[in-house]
Amino acid sequence: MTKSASPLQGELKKRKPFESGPQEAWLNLVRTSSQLMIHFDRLFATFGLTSSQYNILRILRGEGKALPILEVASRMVVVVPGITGLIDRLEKAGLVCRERSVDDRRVVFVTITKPALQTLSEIDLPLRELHKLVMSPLNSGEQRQLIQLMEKLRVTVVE
Amino acid sequence: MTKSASPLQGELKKRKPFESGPQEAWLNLVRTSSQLMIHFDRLFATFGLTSSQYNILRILRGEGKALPILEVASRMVVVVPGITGLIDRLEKAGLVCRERSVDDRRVVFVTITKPALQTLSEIDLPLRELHKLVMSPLNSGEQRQLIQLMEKLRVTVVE
DNA sequence: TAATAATAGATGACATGTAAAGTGATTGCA
DNA sequence: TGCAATCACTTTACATGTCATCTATTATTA
Repeated sequence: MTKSASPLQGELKKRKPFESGPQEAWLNLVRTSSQLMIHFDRLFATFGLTSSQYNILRILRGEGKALPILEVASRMVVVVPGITGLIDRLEKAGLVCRERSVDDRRVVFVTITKPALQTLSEIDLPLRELHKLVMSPLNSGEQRQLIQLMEKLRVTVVE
Repeated sequence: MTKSASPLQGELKKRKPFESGPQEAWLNLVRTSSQLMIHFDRLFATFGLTSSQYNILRILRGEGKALPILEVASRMVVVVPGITGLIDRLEKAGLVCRERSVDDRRVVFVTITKPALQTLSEIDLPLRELHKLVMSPLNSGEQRQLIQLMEKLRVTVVE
């Protein structure tokens, strides 16, 4: 990645300047997020995982016990119908197990397997390093500033 | 119980606090971007468009003349193979035209159609309003701050 | 208790994003 | 000139995400 001579307008080859400050702020946010995400996707890919798959496994490890599928879904961006296929592929890869609940036979519990825990533990360090790397252009005060700005933005997400 | 945990920690039902500042900053960025994006997707959907489709059309309108497909692709996040199908669907919907170059028969030019220009003009105002709305939690100084942080982040050198 | 609603999840159809390999056209260079 | 490399896509295959709809199971309630 190289530094662009001029900011986002140049990167996007926009011929006209931004129509408004809010627009420029928004486009900067989206573009930055998606560009940096590429690096994380690449890291997960070296372990044979996608971001979504890693996310599910991390949720399961964090919980430490079996979770109903919908509970997993609720902690992700993914919508319900999508989670089914995701779990399907993880199960086929031997990274999670499905188990139907005895109490309520509608519920399907998901558990993380030992191999998956092993993989996650291998990812931990490089992932932490990557977090540090992508955020390294900001000093810790700026990172704190960023977090505050993001929290303000999310507050009004209610429709 | 001393201090309340970070907002994002609660949103994600994370049981442990963030391992690091960079991680918290990164997750805040990604989550905010993806949550706010939903509103834009919804707006485009009311005009029968996806974000990617709108993006292509906006690029074509901004340029004001036909562009080679790869030139369009280079201004988007989307990778080359994906652009083909996108243009396919836009063409089928009568929003763009394909035209093979006479000079270099490998090149395919894309032009925006009148109906598409009409649709774009209808989107302009509500889109501008939405930009203002989602950014309204930040005053203009904070928006400027956000832009600067994002620009710093995108300068990151990876390999 | 029978009818109905609500819940958990699966399925199918489609749009999008990525990678890898293929196709036809053009260019560089011996 | 001739042929290999390059270019501009296209095709194929698959993962993901969304929507609408379906099934099985459990809860409600008239």
